[in-house]
Amino acid sequence: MPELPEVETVKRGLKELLPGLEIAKLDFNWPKGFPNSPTNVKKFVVGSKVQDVRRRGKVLIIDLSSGYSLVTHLKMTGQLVFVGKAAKQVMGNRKWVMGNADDPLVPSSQSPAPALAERFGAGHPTKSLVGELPDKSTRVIIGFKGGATLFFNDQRKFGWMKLMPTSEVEAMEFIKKLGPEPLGLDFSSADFIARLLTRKNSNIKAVLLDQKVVAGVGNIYADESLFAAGIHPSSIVSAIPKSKQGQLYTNLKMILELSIKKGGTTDKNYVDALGQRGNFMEIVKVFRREKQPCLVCGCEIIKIRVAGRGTHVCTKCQKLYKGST
DNA sequence: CACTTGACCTGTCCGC
DNA sequence: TGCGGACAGGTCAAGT
Repeated sequence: MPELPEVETVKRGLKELLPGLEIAKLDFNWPKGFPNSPTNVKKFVVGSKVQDVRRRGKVLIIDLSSGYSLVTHLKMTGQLVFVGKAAKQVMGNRKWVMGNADDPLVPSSQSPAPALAERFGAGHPTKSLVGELPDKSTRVIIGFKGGATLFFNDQRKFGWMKLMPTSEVEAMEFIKKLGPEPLGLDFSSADFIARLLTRKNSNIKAVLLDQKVVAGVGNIYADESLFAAGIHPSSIVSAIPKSKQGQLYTNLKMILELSIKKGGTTDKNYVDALGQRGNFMEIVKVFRREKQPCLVCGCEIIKIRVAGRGTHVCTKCQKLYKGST
């Protein structure tokens, strides 16, 4: 489920690979793939060069020399995978962060983290998730001069890719209403708390998932940051002490940054720009760990439903704030 | 108006 | 073995 760290990881990969490449070919057999686009999509894509790759919230933006941009949301199962000679070179330079030596929430004596199969059972994918492309989930194919190719795959067809003038991207309805970037340098604890309080009667998990409050947080990082801050996801915002809200701000940022270092979280589908898995799943504390012991207190992690989402919680480590303070 | 829930979509898993 | 149904979750529309 691509959230901020996953989209950021894809962005960093594509930013190493795409700028300067000229688009020679564009194929898509998926009308939904280009809603609200100029009729003649290819006219503004084929023949132009990639100038930049950016991210805003969970949205990835590829700027072209034609003055147009490809704006993509991966939603649940979307992938942007680059195949070409440059991929091997970039992969060779890459040093993945493994183990949990830099994870402040797990004692270093526990390093390295247990293998995925050990923690999540034999059914968990351990091999590369991308085979020969295109496959049946491929929606858009962008061919570059020189032979490299970018594939937009989306098994569940929730994602989208739009073409629009670069100058109009920021004004786009979807982007305009996004809250601030949680890792932005000017995003303060006071900002965060003020924005939480715009939904003071909601449960904290629903508010973290609200893209208007903070951009980029999804189910994984909502659960993980609430665990780290010791707040039960069903807690009502107005009942959570200020100091705890401040702790959530700190933990949320820390976890997002750590996950980016790990290349994001691969639970089922997510892969980076080179088709590789992310490693954050190895160090999650609660997400998908229902019925397993809490790594801090040993109690069983339970799975409940909060804000209509599967929610993982340690009821001993995470306090439920319901009354008014 | 504030907030919650259901629909969208398909692959996977579970129970019968 | 096969099949039906529940489930996964980001976002928006519809509902309370």
